[in-house]
Amino acid sequence: MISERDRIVAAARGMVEAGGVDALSMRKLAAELDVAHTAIYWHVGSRDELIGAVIDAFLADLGDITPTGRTPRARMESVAREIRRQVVEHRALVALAMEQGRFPGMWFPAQVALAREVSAAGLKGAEAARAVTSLLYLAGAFVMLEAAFEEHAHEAHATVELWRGVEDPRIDRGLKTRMARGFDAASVFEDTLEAVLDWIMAKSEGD
Amino acid sequence: MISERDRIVAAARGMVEAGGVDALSMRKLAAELDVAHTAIYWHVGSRDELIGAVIDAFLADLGDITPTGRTPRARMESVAREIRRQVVEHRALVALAMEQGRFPGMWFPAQVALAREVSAAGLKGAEAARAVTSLLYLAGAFVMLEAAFEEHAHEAHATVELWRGVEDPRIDRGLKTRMARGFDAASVFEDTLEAVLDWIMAKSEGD
DNA sequence: ACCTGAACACCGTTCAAGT
DNA sequence: ACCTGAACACCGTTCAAGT
Repeated sequence: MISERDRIVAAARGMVEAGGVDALSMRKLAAELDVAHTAIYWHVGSRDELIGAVIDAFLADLGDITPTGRTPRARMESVAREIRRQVVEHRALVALAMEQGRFPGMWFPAQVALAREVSAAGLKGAEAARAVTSLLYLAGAFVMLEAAFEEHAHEAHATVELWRGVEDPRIDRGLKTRMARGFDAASVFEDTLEAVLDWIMAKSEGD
Repeated sequence: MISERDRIVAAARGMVEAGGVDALSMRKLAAELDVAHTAIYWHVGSRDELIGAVIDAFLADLGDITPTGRTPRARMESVAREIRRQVVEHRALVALAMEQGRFPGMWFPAQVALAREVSAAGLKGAEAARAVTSLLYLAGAFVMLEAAFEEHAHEAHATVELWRGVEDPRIDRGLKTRMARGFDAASVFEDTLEAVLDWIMAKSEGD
């Protein structure tokens, strides 16, 4: 049975997904649901509570992370990619959850999934914990940065423009022309992920 | 000569630094400056324009990045650390600049500084560009994630709580107890930075 | 139990009127 | 050239009054 509260939360979530939290107005929400704007308060208490409920619904929907691949390295990689994929798909909601400090619900399942694969790779104790947190931060952090980039893709070309004007003998010319061509976030993620996985595997072999 | 406009921008910047953009209200700002709230519009046009001016002032204040250390690796490391330091010191303003898509002003000087050191390390062309962007993303992304964490430090303990309840034979026990103790962002940054630098140096030696 | 309408305290912005 | 005050269209929230 879907309650009126559920309908309100679903509509609010739609507004957040479409335009970020700032687009969530109690009055517009009420208009969309064809009720007086004050009616909403009977169901959700306040705008902050409503935002909390939207995040709850989102976190509940977040699927489990199931690693794929045969080697521990491939499986760690798949978990990191899966985290990234989930987060990319729900940028607005993830940004909101982060803003609101909802880290446990957001990241704990991913942490556990990573912990299993890192254990399988043979890492233990503090070293294993550092591997887990590095991978977690990597996936989470890159996505937040990317979200900011994508929302302002039109301004990326300004950086490219600036690079065109650089004349510095200490900078490799090939590097300069590359920077002046721009780059895509996904491949930067892949590179950094490879680097961190190399580092982790080196540790696991060192034991 | 400091104009009335400068005074307004400075006061607005103070409000943003203290409480984020949401804390910047034209009416409160006017009250602080002891003028009618409508007077501000003569000098800055609109709230959005004012926010733009606040970011401009911040970016102009951002110091140059001067690498330290003798080996290329140490110098790249120092640049990454310096980016992080600058950003950590001005979390609210950096977050605002990112939100507004002001990437060029925010990151271009850092990119150039990194490009010099990566060139000095012997990397060239596309490979060098990937090294620069990895380091840049790393510093920028981690800081944004950290900013979110720090603002909600009280809730970090909830994750720690969750770890305590985990009973999974596939997860190393030492890893589990480590995760249940929490971790600090700075050392995660250091770890990941080492990993990326290892990866870069391996490439530079491969040539 | 659920909804409405009036009311209050906030916003950003415009504009005629003052000096 | 610079400031004020009234006015408008938006907010979130409370609460008495209705069914």
